[in-house]
Amino acid sequence: MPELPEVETVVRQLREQLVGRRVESAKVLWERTVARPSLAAFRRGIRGREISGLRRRAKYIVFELDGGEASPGGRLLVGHLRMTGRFFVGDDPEPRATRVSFRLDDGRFLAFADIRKFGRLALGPRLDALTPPLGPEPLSDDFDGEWLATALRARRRQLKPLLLDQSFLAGLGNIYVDEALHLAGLHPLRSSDRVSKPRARRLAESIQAVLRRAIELQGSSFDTFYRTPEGQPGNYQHEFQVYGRHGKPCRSCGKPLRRIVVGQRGTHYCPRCQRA
DNA sequence: CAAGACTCCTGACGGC
DNA sequence: TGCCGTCAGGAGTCTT
Repeated sequence: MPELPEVETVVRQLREQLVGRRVESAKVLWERTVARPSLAAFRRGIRGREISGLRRRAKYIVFELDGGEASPGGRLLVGHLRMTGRFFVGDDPEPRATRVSFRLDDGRFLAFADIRKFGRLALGPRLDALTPPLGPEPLSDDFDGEWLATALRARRRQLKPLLLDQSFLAGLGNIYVDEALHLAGLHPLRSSDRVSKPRARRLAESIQAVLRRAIELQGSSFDTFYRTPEGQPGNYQHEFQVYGRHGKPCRSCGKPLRRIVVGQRGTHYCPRCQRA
């Protein structure tokens, strides 16, 4: 579920709640949620650490940890929500579907809940050892139309799966890829090496515009799933142009939107605005 | 290298 | 009401 804007929203809200707090202990209720290191090392490594900062990298939530009893060196706790992961901060140690619960020094709890159990937590000293290789951040200076034009040409892949590939560009998911391709007027099956330079620039701008607006609106919520840690739904779903709107008229040209399957993912586009 | 199938999981929803 | 198939915002692994 959560893509870059949702994860960014979660990080901003958790930061308010957690920076300066100390983790007293961790209780693991579903072992596979802890990707690494071993369970024992995870519990030991997290005990007594102070959360000194939170940040986002791609769709990962990065907790920066200081101090600790055993080893004084800084550490990182990295979380990925995958489809249904959520963090809760509060008095309830185990909200519904809690997989890992951390006791904090103020008596409250940080709970990682995840209905479908795809989400993961990992602990270690370096971010690049805790995540697979990641492409640039679309909202950073490392990403612009020039970079994208060159990168697209260096591959020969369908645009949709390529933009979902986190090692190519980090943070986009199924919703925002569809929305960005529509805004850029590009068909999801277009081969990446057949995108003109001006069109690549437009795609870069579209990706950034969609992500910035979605962050402003605290992401997208269209079922009981995604909520911010404060329990509020996002609001970007009201601005979807194509996602989930197949059969309905395109807001730009009026033609009925289509849904196809690309790389096992539902893909929404306008057959007139996005030509093959 | 690219693309598709299959897997990990649970729950909601539509059809009968 | 109950059962069954289908689908879901992610991503890793394996095969073709």
